Amino acid sequence: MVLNVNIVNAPVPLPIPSPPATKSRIQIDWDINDTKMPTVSEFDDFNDWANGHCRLIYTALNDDARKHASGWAMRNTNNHNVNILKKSCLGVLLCSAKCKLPNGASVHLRPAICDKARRKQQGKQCPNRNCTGRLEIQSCRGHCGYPVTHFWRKDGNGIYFQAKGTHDHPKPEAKGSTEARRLLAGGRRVRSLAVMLARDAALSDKLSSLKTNKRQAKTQLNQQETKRKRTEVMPINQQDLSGLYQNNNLNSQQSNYIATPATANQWNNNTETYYNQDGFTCYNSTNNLYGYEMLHSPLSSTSTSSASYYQEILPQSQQMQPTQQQQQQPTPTHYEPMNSTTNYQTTGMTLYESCDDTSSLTSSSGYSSEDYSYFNNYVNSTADVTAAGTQSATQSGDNFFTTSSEIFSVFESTINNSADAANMDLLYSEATAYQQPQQAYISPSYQQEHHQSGDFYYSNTGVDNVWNIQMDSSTLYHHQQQQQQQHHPTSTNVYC
DNA sequence: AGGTGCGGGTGGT
DNA sequence: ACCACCCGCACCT
Repeated sequence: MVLNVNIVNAPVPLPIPSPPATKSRIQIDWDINDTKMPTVSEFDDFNDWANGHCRLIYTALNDDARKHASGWAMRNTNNHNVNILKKSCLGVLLCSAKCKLPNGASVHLRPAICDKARRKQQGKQCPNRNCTGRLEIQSCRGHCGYPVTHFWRKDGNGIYFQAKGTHDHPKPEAKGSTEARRLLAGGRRVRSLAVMLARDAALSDKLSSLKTNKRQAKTQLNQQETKRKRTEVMPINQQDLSGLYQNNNLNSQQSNYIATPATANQWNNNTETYYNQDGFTCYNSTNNLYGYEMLHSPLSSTSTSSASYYQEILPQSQQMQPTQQQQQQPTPTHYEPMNSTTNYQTTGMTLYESCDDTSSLTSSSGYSSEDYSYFNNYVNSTADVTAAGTQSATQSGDNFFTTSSEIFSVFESTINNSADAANMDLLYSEATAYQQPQQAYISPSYQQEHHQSGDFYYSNTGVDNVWNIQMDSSTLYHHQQQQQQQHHPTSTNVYC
């Protein structure tokens, strides 16, 4: 499918950001490497699926934050800095045959963090019983060709989280799912992957839900406590609550800072910052517009935070397209290491990624061998930078867009009861959530319009900000282009 | 068995 | 100097 939509005069309403899952986080200009970390009076809710350049500040009482948890498969990376824990993304395990279910859903397993275990994963037969493919890793190259990195830093009562890069691959399955399957099935190829994964996903979802409820309760308590103590918050108590970090003296003097829209800044001083009605700050600039918008996974019960994400908009020429990649993409036999200058041209990297810290991107030292060897289906050294070439190499379209409306039909042959069917929904709606990055910015009128046309369903239950979405992927693309073009019809810059 | 964090080390820029 | 990455180790679940 080639998109060639005339969007100049398209009567598309201005995208209106959907309300954040929680009330807007304060926007503070800080960096993980700052000498002084800002002191805040409120903390972010934990976000398992932080994506895009973002910074979050968690309370040191948050267990997930203390564990440096993430939905993404993040491995520890030695940055020789005992104060800052750095992790890099391992990507996702996909089927080499790209076995697709009728609804377009794909296998998206979680890479093992342990190198040895990950090597064992690769090359294994696809767990889909009807598929002869092999599992292979799609490396994360969401940070200008390098894996997305997460940084964690404990300071005072806060745990500071900063992410760099936007994942260019589907979400792996939830961590709990992998663990549950390992325990239940011993990693063997189960007779019914569908039911197995679904049950795991259901278990994970249940755990996640419970965890979320616990978090919410904690958050409410914390917020109540915060409100009560608001006048006495600064300076914060600097006792080390967790002892996670060996050295807390680096920032022995924290800056007292309560951010308000009047005082908040974005990282890039050359950009414009706007606040919507909810105080949700989005990155928006007339000069730096590349990237897709940060996704709040509407169907993920754990994606509730809404802090300081950039809103980065794809120009028309860099739209991803949903269907043609698999059919057209050759299978290169090698992977060519790239540098920061040529990477997006030669490999179709995430063109729209904002790499503000280019100094971190200069390394050309090798990936692990497995990363190379299992990346070949997604790298084409001759890929052009046309819309088709871009999407094919960067977003692996079929992995990014599935049609959730067909979820129940996917495993009909293996679904024996309604509970399994519901579990299917849990599993694949999770993947679909990531794969539809624009949905949070579809205006109400737009929703209504396409609801009537029968190809788009979008609703918010109003309870815990749970979004229910079903849509036709072609429609999604069409409107992504319209919206983005309306926002920035002449944008051509790439900063990476 | 695998996840996690630490830290020495290597090679590239 | 900084970065990405490899590897081994210890500890934990």
